Amino acid sequence: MGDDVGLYEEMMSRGLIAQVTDERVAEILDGSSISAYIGFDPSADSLHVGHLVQIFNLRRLQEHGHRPIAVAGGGTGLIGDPSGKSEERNLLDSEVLSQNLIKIRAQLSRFLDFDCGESSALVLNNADWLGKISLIDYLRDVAKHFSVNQMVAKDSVKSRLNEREQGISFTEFSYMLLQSYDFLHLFDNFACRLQMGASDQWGNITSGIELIRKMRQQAAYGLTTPLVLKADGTKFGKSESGTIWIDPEKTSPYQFYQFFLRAEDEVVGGYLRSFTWIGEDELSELDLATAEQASKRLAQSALAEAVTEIVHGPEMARKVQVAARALFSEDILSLSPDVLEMAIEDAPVHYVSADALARGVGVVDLFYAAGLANSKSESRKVIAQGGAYVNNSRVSDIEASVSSGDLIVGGVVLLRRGKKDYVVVRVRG
RNA sequence: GGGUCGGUGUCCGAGUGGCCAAAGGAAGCAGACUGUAAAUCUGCCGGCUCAGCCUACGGGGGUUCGAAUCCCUCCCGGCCCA
Repeated sequence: MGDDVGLYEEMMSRGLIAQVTDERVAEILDGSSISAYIGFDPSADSLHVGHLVQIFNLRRLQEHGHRPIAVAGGGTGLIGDPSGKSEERNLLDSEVLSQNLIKIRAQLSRFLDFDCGESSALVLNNADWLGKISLIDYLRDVAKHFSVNQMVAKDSVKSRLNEREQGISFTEFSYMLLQSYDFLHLFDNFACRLQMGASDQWGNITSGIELIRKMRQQAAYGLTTPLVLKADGTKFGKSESGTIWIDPEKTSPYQFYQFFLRAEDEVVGGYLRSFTWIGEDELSELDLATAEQASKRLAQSALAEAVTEIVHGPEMARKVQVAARALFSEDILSLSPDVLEMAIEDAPVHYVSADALARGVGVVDLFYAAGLANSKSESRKVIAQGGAYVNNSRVSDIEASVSSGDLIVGGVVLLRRGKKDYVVVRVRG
C-alpha cells in the first residue's frame, strides 16, 4: 500500500482484478475521490474469510481517499441471489435476517473508518429503499428497462433454465433488478459511480450500470475480483464444516489461525495477496521461500499471523501462535504451567466433577461428552483407529478410562482428537 | 387445472418385493508417509446398553410371512399442455 503506487496498479499487481467494465476504471480509481460500493449477503450471521477480500477492497478505497460504501442486503437478502447457486434458495425470514444484519454491520465496522471526513465509510441497508418502492412504481420505472431476453441470457439464469431438474422462481429471477436498483439508488443519493464485487457478481453489476445509463444517461463502472478458491477448487463458505468465520464465537481464533497455517503451497501466495497488507518486497521473498524451502512454511506462518492479527487483533494473534507451538510440541508434560495455560486458554473446556474423575471416566464417554465426537459410536471408532490422545499420548483401548491420576500441570487433562482438535478437561467443584 | 417424470444416507447417484443400514462416486473423519502442505496408501463413514437391537429410502395409510421397491392418498419439484 502507500501512496507511491496508484490503487489500480496496486490491485492489479496483487491479482485482485478479474474484470473491469471499462478501461476508465483505472483512471477513476487513481483520480479524485469517488464513492464506491460492495454488497454483502446477510444470509449467515457472520462474514467469513471469503468476504475478507471485499472488505479489504473497501479499506483500500478508503486509504486512497475514496468513500467506501458497504451495503448489507436486508432487502435483497430476503430474495436471494441466484448467482453461483445451482438450486433455489430457502428464503430467510426477516427476523433472522435483521439479526444477521446487526452482526455483519458490526463486523464491517471494525475494518473501516467512519470518521475521516469526505472518505468516511458508510454501511447501508438496502431494505431502507427497496422496502419503500411500490410494486407499480417498480414495474413502471425500473422493470421497464430490463429485457427478459437479456436476463435469460445471463449465466446465472441460463444455467438454471437449462437444468432439467432445477428451475428458477420468478423471485430469484428478479434478484438482478433489485441489485441494479441498489446501484441506481446509491448513484442518485451518494454519487456512487463504482460497484465492486467478486467475479460471480459481474452480471448483477453490469445490469446496474445499464440501468443507470438508461435512466440517468450517465456512466457508472464496475470492477470484479477473482474468486479466491480453496485448494480443492471450491469456494469459501461452501460446506458447513469448512467455513472459516470471522466471528470468534463461530470459528475460534485458534482455528482461524490454524486454517491459514495449514494453507497449501499452491494457494499461499494468492492468500497473502488477498488477505494481508504485506507489501511487494516481502511477498516476493515469501514466494521464494515457498519455492525453495517449502518445508519451513514461512509463507504459511506469515499469512496466518498477518490475517489473524487483522481480524482478531495483535494480542490474540500472539496467543494463538504460542498455543499452536506449544500444542504441537511433543512433550506437553514438560511445558511450564504458564505456557500451558496460555496454550489452552483458547481451547474448548469440558468440566467433570471431582467425584466422577476419582472413580474414573471411560474414554469413550469422555470424548463424546467433551464434544470431540458426535456420538458414542463415533467416539469408539476414533479411539479404536488410534485417533484419540490423552495428554498427547495415544489411547486406543476402548475400555480405558481417565481418572484423577491423569491430571497434569494446572489440574487439567488434555484431550485431543486427530492432529488438531483439543479439548481441555477441568475439574469442577 | 390436466398430463407426465421424479423425491434414496452430508451431497451426487444406483437399487424396482427377501441376499438392503441400502452399489458407486464425492465430501468428511482417523491412521501411515511428509512439512500441522499436496499427492498416495489403509480403515471408517445412521444410532445404541454394539457378535444383538433400534431408526431410516418425501408424509400418512394399506397389501404381504416380508416393501426403498406394489397399491391409495397427501405434500414438494421438473417438463409439457391449459
